[in-house]
Amino acid sequence: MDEKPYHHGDLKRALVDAGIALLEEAGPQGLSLRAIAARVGVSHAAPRRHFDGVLGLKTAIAAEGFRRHAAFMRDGLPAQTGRGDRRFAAMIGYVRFAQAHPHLFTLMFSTRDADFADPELQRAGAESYGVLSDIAAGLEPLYGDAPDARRRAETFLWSVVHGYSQLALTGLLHTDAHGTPLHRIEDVMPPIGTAAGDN
Amino acid sequence: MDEKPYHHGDLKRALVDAGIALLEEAGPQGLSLRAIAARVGVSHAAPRRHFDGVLGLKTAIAAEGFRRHAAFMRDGLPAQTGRGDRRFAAMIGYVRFAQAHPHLFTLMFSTRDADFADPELQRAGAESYGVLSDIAAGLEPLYGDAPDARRRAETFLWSVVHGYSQLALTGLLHTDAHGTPLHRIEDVMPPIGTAAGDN
DNA sequence: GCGCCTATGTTTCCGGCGTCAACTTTTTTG
DNA sequence: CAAAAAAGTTGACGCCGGAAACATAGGCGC
Repeated sequence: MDEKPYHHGDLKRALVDAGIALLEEAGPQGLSLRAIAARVGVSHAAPRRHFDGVLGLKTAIAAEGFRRHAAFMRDGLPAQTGRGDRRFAAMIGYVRFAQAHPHLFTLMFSTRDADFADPELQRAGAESYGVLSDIAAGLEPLYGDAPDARRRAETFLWSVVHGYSQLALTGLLHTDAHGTPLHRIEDVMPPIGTAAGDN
Repeated sequence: MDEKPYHHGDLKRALVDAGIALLEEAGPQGLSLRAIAARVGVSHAAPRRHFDGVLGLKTAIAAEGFRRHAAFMRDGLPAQTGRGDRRFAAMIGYVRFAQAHPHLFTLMFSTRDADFADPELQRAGAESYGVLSDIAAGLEPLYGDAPDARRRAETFLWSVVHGYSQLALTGLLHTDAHGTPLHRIEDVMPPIGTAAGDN
């Protein structure tokens, strides 16, 4: 009992969890405030005591998504050794999360569903960004003496991996008969940073 | 009068145009079937004669978006000369379009709003993809003798430019006080394909 | 030029949605 | 143990997308 709500026990967390479950089952169309409340067994007006409208609830869902996203990438890392390997591992983790939880991933980056000014969401997002930032360090030399080389490397890496993920989710990449992209992210990354002596 | 509908004149096109205008004015939340119909001065049930529900109408809007997107990139091209220059010009065009029409751009890649199985949308999307494909040709040698080198280059380039655009729109990149990204797309692209003898 | 036919648009109704105000129940607190 | 505050319920509102029934207006056969 971290927090101690009076009636339900922990309605706030229950609503977020139910929201994520409902999102994966029914997709974004099925994710209504009323449906989430019903799944928890509570009236449709109850969430208002804990969240600022449906936007607040979805924002909390997005934040939880970023936490899981960061954990997902981190868990895929340690088995790998070389620096280039680590980089690929985290990138692959980013893409895999998107493919495993397409609706959640989409929600996490939707300004329509989430309020990116929310402090909790920003904290969770930063947690996720931190993992990418770490592995972007190896790309820094690519930018030579340019100012903000590290940040440029981060932005580049994030752009590739995020763009690939979204295009894959939308089904816009070349795919096989099952809808699986023909080329994985590691097949598509040109040999940079890894070619000229990396690890 | 290309087509000659009976009452309105060309309700189909009028609805799409009104939808885009409304989208830019009121954002995705304001883009309802009823609001679009009202703007054209028609009842909310009229669009159903021309589109398969609100999804069909939004799909048509997305298709028109892709056509404008392709034209936007093409128009930015001819002034440039070198091959690396051409590449940057198209990439910058991609990003600029997203920044100039954020809601339309978002809609164009939203599986929630658009039906990507729609033939018209696929045709329009292919038009847009063609521009990127052209300029990706220069990156092909990066992939050596790998199979599908051309497609890998296309996927890579599209991923970067699309990821950057979306992250910029969402406001997740490092920005100045006005919300403008600190690093432009051409600042974050690492020196590949252009460094070792390009044009 | 008249009568049908079909394309186009309207009206009306339905259920679901998010929000709000008023009310009830439960827990805390002094 | 009583007052207050927190948590949840009920019922209403307006907007939404969809469907069915109806109205209108051009096209076409004759």
